[in-house]
Amino acid sequence: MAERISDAEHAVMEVLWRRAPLTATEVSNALSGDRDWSLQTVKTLLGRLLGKNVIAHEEDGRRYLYRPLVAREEYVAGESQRLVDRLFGGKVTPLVAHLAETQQLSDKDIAEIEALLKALKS
Amino acid sequence: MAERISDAEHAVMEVLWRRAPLTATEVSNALSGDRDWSLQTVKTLLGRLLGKNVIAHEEDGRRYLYRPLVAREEYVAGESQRLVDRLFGGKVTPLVAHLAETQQLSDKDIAEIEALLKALKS
DNA sequence: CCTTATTGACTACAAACGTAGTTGTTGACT
DNA sequence: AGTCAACAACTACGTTTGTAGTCAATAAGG
Repeated sequence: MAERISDAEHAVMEVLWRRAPLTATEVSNALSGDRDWSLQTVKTLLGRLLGKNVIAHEEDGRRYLYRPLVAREEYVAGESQRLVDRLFGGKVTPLVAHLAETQQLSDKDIAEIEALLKALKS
Repeated sequence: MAERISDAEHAVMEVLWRRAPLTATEVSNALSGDRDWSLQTVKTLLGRLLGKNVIAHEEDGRRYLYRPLVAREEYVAGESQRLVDRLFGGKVTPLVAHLAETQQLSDKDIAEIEALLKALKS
């Protein structure tokens, strides 16, 4: 399991996570603006996502309705974990340290994070 | 600029970031254990990294010594930014929130991060 | 009914990637 | 001098990815 989702495929997933089920044409329309893909391209990507078992389709007359099989949360967690593992030795703290240093965090951001952490403390 | 570094290539970069300059054979040896690649494979990867201008080589008699041209810090920053952009709408706070929720942070971790944040507050 | 637009199925094709093998040269050892 | 080992250069090849095109069936509209 845990089929890898490519970059282009990810853009399609984002659409389906926002709203589903959708037809291929609807997905294509939702994407126009961001990416400039032909309908055929979107269909190819949907087919590949089907093959990877991360979406499913059900028949609706003569077209298909596509819906995600994996939750966005799950994907986000996986990708985040990958980054942490590959670049920060699996430790979250160094990543947060890195982010804190390189991003310009407003005082409000900092306060927000501090509140989050406080809530976690047992 | 900003040539994309593939997964396999990244493993090679990690070796060179740890210690450089190194010969192809030395890189290969440093990798054995993690990845099970033939020397030829490592050489191919070094060649591709050269093509992408992220490493350089200088002659040393009849072999080459390879060294990184981009700093690890730079790469880490780029990859982290990519993640934040793709999955968290470019905002760091939601990423930190996600990490805080999904990872089991010890009280010590939390304290560490809090200290970091405090130091940032203007 | 016949034409057209829509849609799924299948095919295409170049670039990037993972993973090497082969060849030619040369330094070292016998 | 002859053989072998090490190294760079070049070639190879299946897979994944990005980006479509073509074909056949069918629903819809005149």
